[in-house]
Amino acid sequence: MQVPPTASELTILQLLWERGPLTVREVHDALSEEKEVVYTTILKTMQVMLDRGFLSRKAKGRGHLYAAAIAKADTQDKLLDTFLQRAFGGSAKGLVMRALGNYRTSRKDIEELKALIERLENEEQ
Amino acid sequence: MQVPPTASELTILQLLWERGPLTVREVHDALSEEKEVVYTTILKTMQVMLDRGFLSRKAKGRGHLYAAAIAKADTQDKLLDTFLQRAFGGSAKGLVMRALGNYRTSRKDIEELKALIERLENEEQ
DNA sequence: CATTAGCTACGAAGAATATCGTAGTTAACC
DNA sequence: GGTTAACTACGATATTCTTCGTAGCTAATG
Repeated sequence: MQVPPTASELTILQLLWERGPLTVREVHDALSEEKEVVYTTILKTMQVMLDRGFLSRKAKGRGHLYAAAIAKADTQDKLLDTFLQRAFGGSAKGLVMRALGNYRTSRKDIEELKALIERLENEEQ
Repeated sequence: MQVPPTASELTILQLLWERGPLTVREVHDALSEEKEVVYTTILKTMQVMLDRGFLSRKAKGRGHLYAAAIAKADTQDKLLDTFLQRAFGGSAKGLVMRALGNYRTSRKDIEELKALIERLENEEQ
């Protein structure tokens, strides 16, 4: 993943990470609900992604079944790193504070957060 | 800020947000320390940014003094929103957990975080 | 007052993305 | 077995961003 996936590649990856291997047709249909896209646009993008090593595929019927070939966590880490630098000048705290401040956080999520912070406090010397 | 600043525009904005109004020359010199860039590249970018409303300027000597015309917080919010959608499928919690897990967090930052979480807990009904 | 240094304006080449259209292949269907 | 439907491969256009080069103006210099 020398160069990370682009925006449109990510929308496809998100789908594959969530639903598992899919055909081009299935990806197209799913993404078309949000925004109209021509079938071959998706096809082409997925072919490029295959070439870049972001996807893998195996024959299925007349076509192929595509799967994500890069891990969600790794990809997100890489993207986060770039974004953090670009938009927050590298301040992870800045980003976290803003994210928490701007989005509704459920009680359950808050509990998880507290647990994580607890762990961080203990790890630290 | 209908369309948010691009990556290279952001490096300029970061600088202006941090150091206040600067001339093209000053921006060029500062950014050149990181990576060699031709003067007119910076100039052109800043002219485009002026046109897009990201910067303002006033005469200064023979040239101009440029200032950020969009607020840092607003810009970051907008970028965060897009990024969150794009890379984390909209899960603020996912992003926060990962950011905290991946970057060194100082004791002081942890305290601030705990305070914020405290506040969130109380606000919530 | 001619030369030079510092700026600006602006067009344009380059590179990366995104999006389509066409052509060709194969399997299913009358 | 000819026609249609579902795919793939691939070239090509469009769009954005990025980065430079050239030309022209003005003030400072010697």
